[in-house]
Amino acid sequence: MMDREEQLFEVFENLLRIKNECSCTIFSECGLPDMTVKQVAYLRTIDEQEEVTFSRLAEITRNSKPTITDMINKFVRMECVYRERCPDDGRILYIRLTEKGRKMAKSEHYALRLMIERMVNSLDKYEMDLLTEILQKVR
Amino acid sequence: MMDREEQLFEVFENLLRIKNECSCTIFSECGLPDMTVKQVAYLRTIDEQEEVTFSRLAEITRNSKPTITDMINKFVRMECVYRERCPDDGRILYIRLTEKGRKMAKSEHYALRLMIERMVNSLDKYEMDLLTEILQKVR
DNA sequence: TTATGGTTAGGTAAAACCTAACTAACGAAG
DNA sequence: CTTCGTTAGTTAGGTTTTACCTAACCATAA
Repeated sequence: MMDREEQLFEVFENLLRIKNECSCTIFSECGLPDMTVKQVAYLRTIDEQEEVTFSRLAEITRNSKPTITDMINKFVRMECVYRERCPDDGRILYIRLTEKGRKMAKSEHYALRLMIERMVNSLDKYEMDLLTEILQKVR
Repeated sequence: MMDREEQLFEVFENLLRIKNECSCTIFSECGLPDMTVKQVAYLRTIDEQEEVTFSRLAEITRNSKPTITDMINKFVRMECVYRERCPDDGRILYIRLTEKGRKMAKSEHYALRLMIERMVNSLDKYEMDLLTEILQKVR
């Protein structure tokens, strides 16, 4: 008879598998199956900032400005970002995410959402509430 | 009032955060914080095979033999693997994981275990069983 | 004129892969 | 036992991409 902890492990292993599958699906749908972890992190940073400029991103990520230029050029080629000039100061360019870029930036978020949806489709209201209540105790 | 699905999302987001923290801890403990996703996948493949040779690994991963040689040389430098000559056929070398290599190979597994342990420490038996029962329904 | 924002030029190191050629070991045949 | 063909793994030399750098430059602003 499998013990308690082992059973817990298995059900969570399954959940993680589901979530990872959802992640891969999102990457594939965007046509970017091989995007690196670092690249996704950069997109996420861009997404999280209100109006991010090259200098600001360089500052946040502790990289040089040419590094940011180079990386944004790559993202432009991937159709994940575009440049938008500031109307008030012609020197300034804002880095904007495209729809695809936003999707990639939030891929982990969306994957988790898809997983939750899978869950919602398998459980009734009572079970979901119980789940939430129990898991809220985990720190 | 936050709706049901949103609450579910939040508790799982927290769990994922915990699991990722555990993952990072394992990488750091091994002194390999920057190991790439591909490298970990290679170690995992080596771990999953019974007795893996260079040719076999090349076959499984659909790479050339010199690619495998090069990669194993890197892992040797990281102290994750070592070579062991076959006693019956002097041409054959088995690729063996060190303790560190095994730890890196199973890092996802261990991270999940650490997360489950965190859970076990926060919940009683009844709650754990309930959790297992509910989550077993998710496909 | 000086300062700021971003780009270009030229560079490094590492990862991830390749083909061609080679060495060592093995097994089969004579 | 020797020879030959085959197999296992290595070395040499190469490519492309990622991820970063400094120095110099151009455009814009104050």
